[in-house]
Amino acid sequence: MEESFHMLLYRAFHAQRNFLRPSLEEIGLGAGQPKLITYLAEHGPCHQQELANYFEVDPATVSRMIDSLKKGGFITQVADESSRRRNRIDLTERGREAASQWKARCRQLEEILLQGFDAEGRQRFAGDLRRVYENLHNWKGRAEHGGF
Amino acid sequence: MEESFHMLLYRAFHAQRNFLRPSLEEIGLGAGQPKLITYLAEHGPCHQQELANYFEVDPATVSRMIDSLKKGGFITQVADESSRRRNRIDLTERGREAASQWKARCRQLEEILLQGFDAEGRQRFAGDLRRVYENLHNWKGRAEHGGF
DNA sequence: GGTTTATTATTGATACGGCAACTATTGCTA
DNA sequence: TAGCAATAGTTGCCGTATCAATAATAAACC
Repeated sequence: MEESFHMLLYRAFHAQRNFLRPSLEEIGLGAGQPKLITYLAEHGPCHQQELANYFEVDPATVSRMIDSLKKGGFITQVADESSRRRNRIDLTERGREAASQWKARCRQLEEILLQGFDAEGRQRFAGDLRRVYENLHNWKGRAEHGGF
Repeated sequence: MEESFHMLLYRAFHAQRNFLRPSLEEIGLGAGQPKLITYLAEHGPCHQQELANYFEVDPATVSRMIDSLKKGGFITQVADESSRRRNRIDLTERGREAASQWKARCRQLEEILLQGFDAEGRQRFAGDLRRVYENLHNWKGRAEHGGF
């Protein structure tokens, strides 16, 4: 009765997203953007392709998010020195600030999210989530001709 | 370094979604639709409001998904006898079949997803996911004036 | 009974995300 | 070096999701 892991994951993720939604508007970010500026804040400047690969989203999606972030003054996008077809994406001061604000929200989220977990439980749960991701990710390479 | 639970959940969920994507087209469903027909298959006919509440999505979204599912011949939508403003949503034969196909895909997904988990580990992981959902869900009621 | 309030669903505006097609640049090879 | 393949990014089109406003019906209240 709707106890599939697919559904459990969906519900957990969806609750999280709904929970964070108000913070988005508060900071002035769109739905998919926080992960980009978080990545930039932690890994430094990079190209759009790197973002698309890392988050496994379409390059077109990255392109539009970059557009929007640029309009909002969170990032800069300049042609790379080494290759004119590449764009170097970097945070502005405002972007750095937004990333830090977002990080704070995520920490607050986590406090609520993990109520009732002891330290060991958190560790284990994190490991489980990583394993699930890796199981699917590794399979992906193996699966020729699309899926099953 | 990007080890936040928010990100872990995102990655797991996103990998799952990418994994299932090819099955969607195969069955002829849109991205948000499987959960609706799964619900209908397991709980029987219902009103749109019930779906919106259960999945915590906007009634407008349900309205449009219903539209699309109806066009695809997966469901029927008739005015309820007891109240003319309510619609009674029910599966067609084709819808039942699609729900069953989707369920099979989800089982296959689970086999891959849970590689390396023993029976106890699965149980525990499922419990963790449920707890996370409930933690967020229960908070929601408490939080007046939108979040933080 | 007639006015107000709440419920249920739809529509319009806007934004996100994927796929496919396209442009521009770079790298490779003959 | 000319021509072809690969890479990086953008744009068009479509489906999905939210919020706000609206329409239609039902329930509550005086």
